Amino acid sequence: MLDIKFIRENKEIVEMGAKKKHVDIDISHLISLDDDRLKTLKEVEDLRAEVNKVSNDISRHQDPNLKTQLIEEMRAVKEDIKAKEDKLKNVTEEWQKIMLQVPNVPDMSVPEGFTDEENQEIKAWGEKTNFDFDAKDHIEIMNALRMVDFERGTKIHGFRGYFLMNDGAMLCFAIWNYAMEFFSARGFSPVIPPVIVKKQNLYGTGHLPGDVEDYYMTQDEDALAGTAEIPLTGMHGGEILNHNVLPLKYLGFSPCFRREAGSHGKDVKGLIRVHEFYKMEQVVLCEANHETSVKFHEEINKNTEEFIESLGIPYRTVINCGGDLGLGQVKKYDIELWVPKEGKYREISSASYFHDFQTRRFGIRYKDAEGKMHYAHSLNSTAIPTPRILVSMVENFQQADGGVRIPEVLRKYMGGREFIK
RNA sequence: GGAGGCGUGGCAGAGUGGUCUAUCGCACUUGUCUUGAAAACAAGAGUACCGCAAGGUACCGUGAGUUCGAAUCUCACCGCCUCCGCCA
Repeated sequence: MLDIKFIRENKEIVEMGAKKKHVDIDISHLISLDDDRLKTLKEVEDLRAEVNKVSNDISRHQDPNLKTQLIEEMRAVKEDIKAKEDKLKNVTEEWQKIMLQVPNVPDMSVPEGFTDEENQEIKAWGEKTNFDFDAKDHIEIMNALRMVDFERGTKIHGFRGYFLMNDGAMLCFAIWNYAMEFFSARGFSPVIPPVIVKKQNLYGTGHLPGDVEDYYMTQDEDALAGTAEIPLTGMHGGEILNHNVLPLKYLGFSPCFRREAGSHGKDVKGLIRVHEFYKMEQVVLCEANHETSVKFHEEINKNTEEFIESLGIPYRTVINCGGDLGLGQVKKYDIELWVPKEGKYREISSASYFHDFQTRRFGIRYKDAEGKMHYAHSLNSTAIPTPRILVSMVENFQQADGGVRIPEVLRKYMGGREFIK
């Protein structure tokens, strides 16, 4: 959510931002609605002031005739207030609906573009893996090593179902343990959040009202979160923090549920696109300052880059174009890992910052050293998703004999082994 | 799931329809006094929105309602606590 004052004072900037994100929204209409809202608000408040004043007088007067007369007068004013309040309510509802749809303004450095095709590579690390044998894809490799069972997964869950088994399951535990150590060492507090969340939280992060189709809902109208970003950002909702607790850095670990509505034809096989997975997520709340946001944005993205480097998987980092940004995002980097059999990079991480877009919706504020109140800034970035990371891990590290070399840093969690065979 | 109780400002805790726009206390800020501190005394201090300002409006868990007037009455919901039941 943007500040309506900001929108009024920077109409062109907001309009250009929406255009860059390819979001169709009528800011002029919003502002004229706001004019109407303010005018009606003033009318209602003036009438209430009159009623309050006279009502106070009524209790003071002794003369019963005068009292009756004043009560009659106020009864008439009350009708007037009711009509104006109804109008105010309607205008405000319409106003709020549109306010929730106004996208945050992307940063100057965000490239133009409509889809992820137009994201721009800003960094590439590692040599794309070459094989002197017939390389297999992750499905073949993992099936042969009994690390995964898609057929039975489908029997239990349906489309996109999977069982991770044996070394497949163990590798996940290894990655989680290693990631926990890696990110804790960088000042992130581990958190296992609730994943069944009130819908309010999805409005807070900006996932709603847009992406209704992507969420599983319970019969109580709660949502299953698709990322720990949702409960972790909402965690301090409605709170006033002391500035000296900032920055708050959390490493969330949670299951993630995604309906993948509208992507039925995409990635129909394997572990790239599944309905449920696990993810470690970096979430940061920091002081309300653009430079600070940028600093942490670079930092959390670099954390994930260095994590991938420590595993030794070739990757590239892209800066996402305007059309590939979420409603609240100011700027986003994706990290994509090399998938040899597909001959392309696949996304495994997204790092974004939001300024106060999310914290304004959640009501996350802090008092600075002077006692002044501010909305905090929020950021988040994937730390590591499982099992998606396994796709590029087993494909890049596969051996001629069908085995898979275990990255050095994970071996101590895998019984000291060098290979999965 | 059943029964009962409770939600008031940073904390604690009064207030069951109007008696000045939430009492008193603790903590907080400033001042007086003091070499300094403590104590005492005095004053001040919440959040959001509207307004150039003066000022106004809203906020006693949330939302509706009754009333000229609601923290107070009515209804619904949410949360917490206690006991019982069930349960990893």
